[in-house]
Amino acid sequence: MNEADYKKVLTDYIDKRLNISEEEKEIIASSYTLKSFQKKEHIFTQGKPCSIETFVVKGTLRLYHVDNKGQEHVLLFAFPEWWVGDMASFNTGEPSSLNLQVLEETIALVIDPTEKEVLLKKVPKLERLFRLMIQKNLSVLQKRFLLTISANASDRYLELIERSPGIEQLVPQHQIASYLGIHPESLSRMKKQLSK
Amino acid sequence: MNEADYKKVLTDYIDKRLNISEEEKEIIASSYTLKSFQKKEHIFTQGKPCSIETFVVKGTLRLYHVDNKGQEHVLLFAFPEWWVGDMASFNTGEPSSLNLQVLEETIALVIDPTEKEVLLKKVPKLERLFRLMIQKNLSVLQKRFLLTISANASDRYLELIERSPGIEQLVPQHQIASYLGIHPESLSRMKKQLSK
DNA sequence: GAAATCTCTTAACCTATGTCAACGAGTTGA
DNA sequence: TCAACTCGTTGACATAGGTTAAGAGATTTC
Repeated sequence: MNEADYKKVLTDYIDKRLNISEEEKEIIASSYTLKSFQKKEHIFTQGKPCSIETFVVKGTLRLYHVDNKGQEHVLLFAFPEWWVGDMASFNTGEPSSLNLQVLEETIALVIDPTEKEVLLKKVPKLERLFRLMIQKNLSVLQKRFLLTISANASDRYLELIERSPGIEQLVPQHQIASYLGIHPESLSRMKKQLSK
Repeated sequence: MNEADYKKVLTDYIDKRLNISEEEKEIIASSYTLKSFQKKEHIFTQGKPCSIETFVVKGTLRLYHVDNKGQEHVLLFAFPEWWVGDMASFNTGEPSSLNLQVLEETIALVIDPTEKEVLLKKVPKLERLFRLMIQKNLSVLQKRFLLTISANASDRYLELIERSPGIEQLVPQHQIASYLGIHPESLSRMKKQLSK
């Protein structure tokens, strides 16, 4: 696949949701920059403003936070056709509290706040797409939050593998533990219990 | 205070953020309906679509979820000048997973999805206000989520009373426990520990 | 103003998960 | 190819918070 092919993934994705003209597709394609990232690489890190919004074309990423005890907490794993970033930081310029790291070699289309503003002026109907995207993010996070406070770790684990079958092949187990909010030893013990 | 006074609270709120004309103020004021709600009353409940978006003028509310074990979890307390609703349900019509209940007699301005669409057509610059509102909600929830999974109950309690001093006078303690994600007995015990 | 309900506290005991330490099987890198 | 990591597992013990039960003030309701 070449650059045009990768950008077509994005324009197809948008076309499916908004119905855009060929001309708009070209504007969109030229507004995003194609980047590839190596395993373990950080695309942005906490403490600095996040000036990148990412559309994943290929690969696996994790978005995580390091708390003041040094403990990591995975907020989400990202796969192809996902948008990832730190919206708060991207929009306000304030320091991010998140890190975006590559788990499997990744190809993504990225944009910075200035370019995005220009793009939105040129193709205003994208406003709607991004509004829906934020809304989706909010309702996913809300569901996740409610599940986290109302279910125990093994129910959360079962929910995860039901919702994302195959995740255990894509992501190491200690990252899954971190996503669930427990320690690797606890997940290991829990799986042993469940297998009985 | 009469109806016009209450609506002025809303138009002043918006004017502070967007700079709107007198004419726009009138359109906004006439798009919202003034309602008053009694203590304990539910403004919307889970299981049914939430067709109300609320701007609180006076009073205190709690937004909560009941999980499948029957346990209640407070998502937030709302005070004057807050927007409350279930955005996902309001926008898609799908059943809400939240309940909005009055803790102290409340006066609020409400709007339904159809009226809101009309309002946004008439005053498109409100799009931006609502976008910012969602973004704010998302980043608040993200912060809350990260705190919930990285800090223990007493740190979360201390964070809450620092962020919302006086909340203990406005909201009964068992509701605060529910907000913190623990049981009332645990909060009681914890406060005893802290006071040493 | 008596009864019913709500709110908070305390205590004893229970359980899920954290913490620490050790081990073996891969995997990676020089 | 050897050394160094990384990853998952196990076991012993620690602890935060859940559970249950009881009681004492407040507050609401009739």
